[in-house]
Amino acid sequence: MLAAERRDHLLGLLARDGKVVAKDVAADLEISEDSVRRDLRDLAAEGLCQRVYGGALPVSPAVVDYAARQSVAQDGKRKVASAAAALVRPGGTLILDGGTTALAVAHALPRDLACTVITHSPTIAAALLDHPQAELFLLGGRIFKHSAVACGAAAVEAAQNVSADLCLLGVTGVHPEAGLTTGDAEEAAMKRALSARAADTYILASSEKIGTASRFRVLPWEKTSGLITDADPHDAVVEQLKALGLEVLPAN
Amino acid sequence: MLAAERRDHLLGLLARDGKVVAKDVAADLEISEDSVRRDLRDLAAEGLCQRVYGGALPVSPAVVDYAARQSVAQDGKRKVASAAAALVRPGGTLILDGGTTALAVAHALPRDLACTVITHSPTIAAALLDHPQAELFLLGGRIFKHSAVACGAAAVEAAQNVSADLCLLGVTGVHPEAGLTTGDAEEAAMKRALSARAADTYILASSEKIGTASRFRVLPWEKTSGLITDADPHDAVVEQLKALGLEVLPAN
DNA sequence: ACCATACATGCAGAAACGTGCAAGAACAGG
DNA sequence: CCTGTTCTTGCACGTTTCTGCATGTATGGT
Repeated sequence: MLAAERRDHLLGLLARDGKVVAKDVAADLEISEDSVRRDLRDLAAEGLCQRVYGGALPVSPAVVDYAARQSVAQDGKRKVASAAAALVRPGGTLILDGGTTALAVAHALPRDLACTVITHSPTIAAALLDHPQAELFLLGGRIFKHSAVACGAAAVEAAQNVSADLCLLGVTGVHPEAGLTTGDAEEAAMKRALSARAADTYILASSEKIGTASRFRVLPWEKTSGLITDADPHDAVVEQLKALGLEVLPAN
Repeated sequence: MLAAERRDHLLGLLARDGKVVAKDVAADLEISEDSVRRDLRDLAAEGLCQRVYGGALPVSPAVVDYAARQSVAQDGKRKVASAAAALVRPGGTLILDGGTTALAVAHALPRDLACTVITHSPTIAAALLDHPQAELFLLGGRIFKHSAVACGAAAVEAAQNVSADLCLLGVTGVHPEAGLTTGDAEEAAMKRALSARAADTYILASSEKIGTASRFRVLPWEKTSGLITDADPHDAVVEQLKALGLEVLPAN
């Protein structure tokens, strides 16, 4: 790994996570903490980050505000996204749904991860353009403005021609009785079509989705491999879901 | 191995891997590290890469984007885009290419225009999401990072299933003898496929494209309805194009 | 106040770098 | 066809830069 590459990596971590912990990065990249510290010192000297005990923080107040807003309103989504991104294996193929949580997954994917991402969301595709190692495959079709994804017959048909290891689906409701639900019938059908093309399907559900239900059923529990949520593992609804035999992956 | 070949190889590695390590390339191509370093130094001097200790990195995408947005052509692209947007009739169907000029067209479309837009660019699609009256149809396929559009067999096949009144194509070169050209063979094929599905095809060419040529031919003049450009109507090259029978729409 | 951790500094080995030089290839002109 | 010139390439050498370790200091938590 080139020194300059490390610096970019650090800046990327700052932008994505809003912080850098020297020790973690050193362990992650398998270099000495000294090097990380030296890099952070240099970056701070250039005004690109703010050095703090243990690591560094972004310098831009705007970024901090953004990170703060994310951490308040969408901290759950970010946690879920990180946990979901960890499921993606290098060289693997991922079907990624549309929606804000899935977009967070796209942002949480390591920038240098070599994998194939299949999506029906132009937004997700655009977000992954700067992942040089990621192969992108776009499923076309009529765009539903409501959720900004390709749906309908053409999109479902396009989905028939792909296969993947993993499918990450966002839903708007996760309820023990109503199951996995979303607000639009076309979207629900599309999600089913995507799920059917992957060996494993995991559901992305930040805590506010747990215990709620929307109008249209997406999938029965049996068709899913698990649920990724930041909700309290001892939450009553979560316990119920576990009792149904659902694997619940905690996101923290 | 020719020197120019080496340079291409290095640029290819930069685009594919996002970095070049001098030592590795030297070992790989069985040439001295000195030669690699010399090449990298030359490329850096031309602004085609960023020299760092140990190798080289691509010019920062942020810088490229910034430069692209700031570029002298911005004004020209906006003019061309406005003129092109005026060709779109309410209720009509438009096939819109990818690229920065086409993106400018997307932004130039009246927000309340009721039309159908077909595109193979996730970026264009994302830009049109806030046009409530516009029907959007996305052509899927493998995404080519270079220009951020869907290309290849699947995309061409998807294009076979649509028809439109108008197709607006961006190109990188407009030359009286070389014709309409672009820098990638797959892209050229995709542009041909798009053009074939529309009754009329107009070429978007801001003035800096006029008189230049790239590697791959897109279309012969006969297959195009006209050229939209902000170049001086009395420019020598423009006059030549008119003499070939091409309709030239001025953009001001 | 104490301890663990993070930090800065100095140092040494290793790696990368730039420069000058010479051998060889490509080329133009006679 | 020969010769002189120019360009490229690889090597050698001295210099700079990077990196990890060791040492001593500073910081934050308990």
